[in-house]
Amino acid sequence: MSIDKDLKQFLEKITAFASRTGIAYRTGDIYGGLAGFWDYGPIGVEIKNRIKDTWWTDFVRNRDDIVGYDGAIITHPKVWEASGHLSSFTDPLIFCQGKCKKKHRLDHLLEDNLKIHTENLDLEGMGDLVIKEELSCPECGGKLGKPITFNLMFNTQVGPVQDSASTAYLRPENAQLIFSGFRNVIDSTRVKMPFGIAQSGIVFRNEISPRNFLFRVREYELMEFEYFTDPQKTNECPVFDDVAHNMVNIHSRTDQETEDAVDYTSMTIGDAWEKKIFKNKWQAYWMVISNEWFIHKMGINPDKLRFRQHLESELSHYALDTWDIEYQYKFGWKELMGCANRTQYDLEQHQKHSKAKLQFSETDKSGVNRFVPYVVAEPSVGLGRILLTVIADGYQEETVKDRKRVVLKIHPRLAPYDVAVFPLQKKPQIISKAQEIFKYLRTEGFIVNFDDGGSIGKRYRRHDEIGTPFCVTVDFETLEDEKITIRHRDTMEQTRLPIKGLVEELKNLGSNYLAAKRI
RNA sequence: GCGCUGAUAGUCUAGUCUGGUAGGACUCCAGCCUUCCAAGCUGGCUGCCCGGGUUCAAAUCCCGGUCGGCGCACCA
Repeated sequence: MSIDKDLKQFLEKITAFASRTGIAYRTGDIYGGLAGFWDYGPIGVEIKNRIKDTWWTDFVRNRDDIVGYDGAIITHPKVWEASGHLSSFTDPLIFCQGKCKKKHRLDHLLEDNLKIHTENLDLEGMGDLVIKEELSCPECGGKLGKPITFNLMFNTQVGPVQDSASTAYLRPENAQLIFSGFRNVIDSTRVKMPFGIAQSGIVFRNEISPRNFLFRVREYELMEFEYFTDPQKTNECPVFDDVAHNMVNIHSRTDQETEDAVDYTSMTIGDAWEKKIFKNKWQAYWMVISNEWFIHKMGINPDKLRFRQHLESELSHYALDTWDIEYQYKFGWKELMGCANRTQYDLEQHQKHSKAKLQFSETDKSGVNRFVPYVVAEPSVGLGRILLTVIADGYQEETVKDRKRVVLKIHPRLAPYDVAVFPLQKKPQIISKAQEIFKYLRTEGFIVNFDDGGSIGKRYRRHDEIGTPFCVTVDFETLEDEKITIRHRDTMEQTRLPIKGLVEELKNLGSNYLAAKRI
């Protein structure tokens, strides 16, 4: 009961906090908002771009084995036919008009009641059968209404003539762009197995009920990559040894099927592999790499992250095995990232539908080796979900001198400003000196904010709230000794140091942040 | 999509039962004062989710919708 209340308060608090500080607002707010769609404000867009930049840098630019891709949002309709999304995204439904008002899968209803196959029936045909056979609601016996199709993909019309031939879909995932563009990538670049193709981009899913602020939305940016191997070598992962000693939190299938099971068990990924908890070594490897990235680059509390394996029953139509990295939100453990083993399913589907050869060839001593590459891992994560997690994890309320201090303890590399510069007093000499330092830090590549509004304490609090890790204050002594005061967001500590050493100091403080946080 | 529940300024909230010109706190802006942690004083901006109905009169009552929260369902 009180948990529900806390939960509600926390979610609404974070939503209000995000709106108040310029992180995110409801879209079309003045018209009452649109469910499942959000706008990012001046502070939010900075944090979001930094998360995205960090991801792209770490998973594309700084890796020798992953290349980038950026596919079209409105995608060739055949792509979704081949991928299976058109059929698995579209369900025929029928609603009970009696007491219970429940909706039922129309195809399942007919199959169960009439013992027939429905593959060759269209919606109308199925609806006619319901009337002809006088079927009623299996739940309450009530009358059934008109059948409808429910499609989770948004569609639109390409060109001025609107008919079924011009229907195209807004992509519900980036992966299919990578698969359908795979031939072009291997023909135009010199990638070698194993390798990945990464994409960050907006996807659209017409979710039934968007919930929980940025968590479940209808339009969001998905950052994901497909990692391909030779299907004969899916477990040859030489880099696994580099991470074998890393600790991870495992929530196994057995745990999920056991009542009162613990949230997770900590072990090294090497042990988890030995215990055969994972089916694929590369998948285990990418899970650890991703987990480390969330901890060290996103600054997320490691104790609130765990690996959860999907149950057989919840696997997607294309997946052999899927693992989620879950975060312990106030509303429960929920998926932050998903990592599916998609096998050769997608490339084979596209090969079948397009008649294009989606094979990779390698030559070695024994000759030419040709194969349809195997996707061992697809780490896929929503940018907005990371932003929400970073904020929820970093949001702190402290009491300082009997007053509430709200501070966003996020990784300095994700903060909307690297540093803020304040003149202690509104005296012209101090202001111009502060301006000078402000401009200097900008030319040095920092994202800097200048603030001379209100009292000094108010300025510190304002920047605490949006996560600015460091504030630099210029006072009357600065004019004489060329020293400033640097103030730390997390501890409120202040140190005085020469302007000359400021750039170096700020760089060190930023990179040492997590080491300091752990002590 | 169904059920329950709610919506008053940027934020928190009083007023709704019992219809009669919407009040406070914080924030924000300007000025004064102060000058290293949301200090003080003065002034100011901004609000009854939207659309109908009832009524002399609607934030308040009724109907429809939108948006939020929770549960169910859904979850490639």
